[in-house]
Amino acid sequence: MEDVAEIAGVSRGTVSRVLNGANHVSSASLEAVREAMRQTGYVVNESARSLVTRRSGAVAFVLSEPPDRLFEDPVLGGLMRTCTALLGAQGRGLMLMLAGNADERERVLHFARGGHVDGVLLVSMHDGDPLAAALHETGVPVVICGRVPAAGPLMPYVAADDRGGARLMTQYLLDRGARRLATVAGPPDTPGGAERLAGFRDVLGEAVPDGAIARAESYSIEAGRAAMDRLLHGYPDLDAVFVASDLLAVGALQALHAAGRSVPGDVLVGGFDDSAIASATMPPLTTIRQPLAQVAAELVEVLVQLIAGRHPSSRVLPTTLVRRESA
Amino acid sequence: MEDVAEIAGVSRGTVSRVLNGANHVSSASLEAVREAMRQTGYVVNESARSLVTRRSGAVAFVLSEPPDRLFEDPVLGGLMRTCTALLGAQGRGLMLMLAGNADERERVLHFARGGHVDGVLLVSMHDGDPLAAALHETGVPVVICGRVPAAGPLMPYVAADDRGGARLMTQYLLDRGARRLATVAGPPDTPGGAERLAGFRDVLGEAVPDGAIARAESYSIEAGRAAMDRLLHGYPDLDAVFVASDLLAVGALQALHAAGRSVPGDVLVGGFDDSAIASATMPPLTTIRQPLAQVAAELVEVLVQLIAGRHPSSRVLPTTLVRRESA
DNA sequence: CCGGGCACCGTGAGCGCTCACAGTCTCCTT
DNA sequence: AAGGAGACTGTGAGCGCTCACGGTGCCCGG
Repeated sequence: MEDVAEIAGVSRGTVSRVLNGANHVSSASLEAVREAMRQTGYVVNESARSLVTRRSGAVAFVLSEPPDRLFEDPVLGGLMRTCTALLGAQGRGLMLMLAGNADERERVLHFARGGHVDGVLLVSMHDGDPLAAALHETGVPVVICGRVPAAGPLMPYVAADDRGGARLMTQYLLDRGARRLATVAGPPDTPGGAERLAGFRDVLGEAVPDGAIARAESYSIEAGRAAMDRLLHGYPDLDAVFVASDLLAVGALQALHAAGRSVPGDVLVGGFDDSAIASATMPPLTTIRQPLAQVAAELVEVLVQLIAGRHPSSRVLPTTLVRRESA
Repeated sequence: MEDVAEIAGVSRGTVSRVLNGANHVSSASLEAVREAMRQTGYVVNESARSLVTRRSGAVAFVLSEPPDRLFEDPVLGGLMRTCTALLGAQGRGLMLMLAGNADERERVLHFARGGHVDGVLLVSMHDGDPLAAALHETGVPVVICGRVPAAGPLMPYVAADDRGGARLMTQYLLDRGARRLATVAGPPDTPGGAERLAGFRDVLGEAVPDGAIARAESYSIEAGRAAMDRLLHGYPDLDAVFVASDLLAVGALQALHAAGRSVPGDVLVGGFDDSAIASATMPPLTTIRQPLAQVAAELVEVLVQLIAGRHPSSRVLPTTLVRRESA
């Protein structure tokens, strides 16, 4: 930097000024500095800068999930991708961190406290995530993607409208002529488990027989198959099923096929997520699309606002129905 | 840090020593420092440390891919996840960066030159990636995942044995009684396009009719369907098809189904990747598994060696056949 | 013609750490 | 008993930047 200053015939201070806002710099020396930087191939040392500004320019993307399920789900990948692109456009970096076990969680906390990151995007699918509260205590800006913990400090979150999407799908199945609806719900401590089931009930009210609700153990194909089998047992004359995720729906489709029920002839099947897998099934899955790109955009916007010291509000984004062939 | 030193009754130097290796520190003052750190809740300032050590502790994970295909493929997600975990265990962070367009590539280069990262994991699926050479010029350690560019400077790479896997599958189809084999190959500038086709030819030699090879335009379900349709036209009596990726195979399965051919009754279908989708298809896909966890492990090992100033060699890891129902 | 305001610029201090060096103290060897 | 080898410790310098401050010089109004 001193070299650049010398070549440009100015001082460190002026170089610093053009590096940042570049206000109060004459166009002559601005050009000179630019040229000198070009000549020398100068690049700022971010560490030195961070040391004094106490900002790192990086954001942590924390995946608070058990490792197995983690990337099965293309939804996460897409979210991460869009966040990276958006953050990158602002000159910010995205640091990927896992928080699947105590060690990893400790590392995340350490990172946040150490000021390595200016903020945290916490992708948490489970209620009452202990990391959320702990992170909040560090004082680092945090925005949660998914569901905000019911108890604990309130922090801004961004989520797709799970409940509304479930209502949409349930109503659609009704409109398509289904009369005996069932559902495969996700684990109860996840938004997919609680909210989507709630949406289903919103539409159907008390008219849901006991056997018409099956809980999947996890979000896997196998769990979907098992849950569907239980449904076929407990509610044999069902004519439509709303499945709380596409992955589960794949399993449900398999179980239905094995039981000799045709889709959508005998049974209508609706999924949720619109993941890549949805168009690959046979028949292709009618499902609910989460506005992933918009979730990502809101996520970074809220976080950036938080970092800037503002107090943005939480956001819930509308979901839409994608009609394919399974319903 | 000065505070910690004071409370512990030692000097900055000693605190620094316990922070790093902690050699040549008496157990008395070691304990005192530890206790003082606990009391004050001290955490090191990495920026200050990086400023003097010229190491950042972070590694860039660069995705040199057009954005659309990016996360369709769960393979990438798994790779990233494992790398993150492995790197994290060493106290290193993983910075995700995209390099899908010129702007993004420039950002990556800037990052590397600026010393923000100690090394780069470049996930490049295309030959002759300009980023590889440019990155190499910055002097930052780089290891490539996938295929090393044919021309250009040689840099270490880690890859799964595509060609061997293709041979494995082709031989397997032969062993299962197939006599008229065809293949859906990927785009020629990708390892999936070149190497896997080469493996297919290794086994079959010159005995492959013209109509038995179809090139998919990209790695999408649609492209797979289109390629399969061409095959059915150009080589109607085929009894087995080796498809260069699972995603393509999903499309092929659909085309076969539409043409009234049963799988595996009329036609055996073999995929490649063993991605999550492979067990979701109907019938479940017999495919080639890439040793993802091991690729990730080797990737970080090679990079860490490179960072330490060693000169590790490139690695090609064996693939295995996963037998399901499609063949 | 002079003084105040403004745009621009240079300078010093200091961010929090590490590293090399020099010092002290202990203990062992001869 | 003296000397040397270690083990341990304190100190100063300096990493490359930003920020606040105090200068210049210029223009304009009184």
